[in-house]
Amino acid sequence: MLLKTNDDLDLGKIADSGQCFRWEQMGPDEFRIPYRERRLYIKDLGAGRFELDCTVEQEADSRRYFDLDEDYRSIRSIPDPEKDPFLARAAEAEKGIRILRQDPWEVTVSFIISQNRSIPAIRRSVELLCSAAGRQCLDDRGEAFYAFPSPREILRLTDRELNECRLGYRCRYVRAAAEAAESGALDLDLLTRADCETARSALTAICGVGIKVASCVQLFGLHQLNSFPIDTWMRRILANEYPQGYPFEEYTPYNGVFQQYMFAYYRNEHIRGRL
DNA sequence: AGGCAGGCTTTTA
DNA sequence: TAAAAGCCTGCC
Repeated sequence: MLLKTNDDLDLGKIADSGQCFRWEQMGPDEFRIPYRERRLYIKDLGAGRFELDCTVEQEADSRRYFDLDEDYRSIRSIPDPEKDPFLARAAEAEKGIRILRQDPWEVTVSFIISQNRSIPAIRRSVELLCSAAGRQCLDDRGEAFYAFPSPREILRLTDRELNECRLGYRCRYVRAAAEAAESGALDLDLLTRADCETARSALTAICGVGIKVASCVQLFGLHQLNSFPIDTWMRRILANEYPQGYPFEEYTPYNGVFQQYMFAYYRNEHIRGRL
């Protein structure tokens, strides 16, 4: 099955963007991506053509997952290089990043786990959690993998088993989120249709979810493209590049997309600078 | 009320 | 030893 698009889509950049933690790189331009009970193999053939390992009905799901109905090329052309050279530069350098439409529950737990940790450590914990509690599935190539566990599946783990996922003090946060989701106190399906204040207050009501994690869940899990997570990196960026203040109003309703460009750009500059 | 210090698990550099 | 896509509690 061939997936075509004229819009920005760079698998490598998305894999490095820090919004997803279970993508695996299989080759120079090929990734495999677990999504609920399935696993997608996708290869960049160049010229906006991507080879997908899936059936016709799964293609529609894939287009949705990669958010192909949104025009990122238009979004990234919004910053004026004269008025906001830093953002224009970041958007140009990091074009190809998109905001995926991932499973909101997986995003919620993943970002609770992410606090105060490096990306490799996050990936490790998420994978341990999946293998401890998730259902074992077979992909279309007959290879086994673990689906991301449901709230109920996480609650079946003992404290000891959850601890073995290397979650540290976040263990009780993950359990609190699973309890909230299982009891109905946290209804992520409902939140996908909620406004940002409603979503924020529902998410931060969970023990272990502060403003930063809630913002990430809103952006990456609820697809609220205006959500703007501020972490230690973004704090530095805003202080260094926008000492007079950042013009959020200018970029509504796409502040989250630009946050991603800036975050990736700054982090890459930082990494390059240390080589 | 809202800001701040200190603690928290584990991994990585 | 410090920092890592932070958050909670307690104190003021």
